[in-house]
Amino acid sequence: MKKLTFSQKCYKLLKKIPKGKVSTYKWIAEKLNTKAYQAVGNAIHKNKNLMIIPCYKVINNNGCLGGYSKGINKKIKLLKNEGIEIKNNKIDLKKYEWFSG
DNA sequence: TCGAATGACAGCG
DNA sequence: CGCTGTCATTCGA
Repeated sequence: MKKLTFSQKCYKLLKKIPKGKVSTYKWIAEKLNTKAYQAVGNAIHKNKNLMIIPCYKVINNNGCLGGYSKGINKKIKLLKNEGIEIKNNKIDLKKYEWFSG
């Protein structure tokens, strides 16, 4: 097991998100066995892997989109492109949240 | 509604 | 080289 940093682990997990599904910061942080929810956002924010990591699939626990380096508008577009319907800048977690630990 | 907590990175001295 | 502030959040009182 290589010693990956928090960010690295974060990216790996994000890449595991299937198409048409989304994930929350909380979900990721818990999977990483940590409580640094912000660290997840931080790792993605600084994102050096924005091109290989679907950060647009990561949203708040409230179903809010949260944010996106390239712009929240872009995020919405990408999500809709996957078949995810967005209402009032929010996502139906009940329908799209990824449950596959 | 507000503050604390948690992890990595950038900037400053 | 070491410390502080920041970041797209979340939980508890």
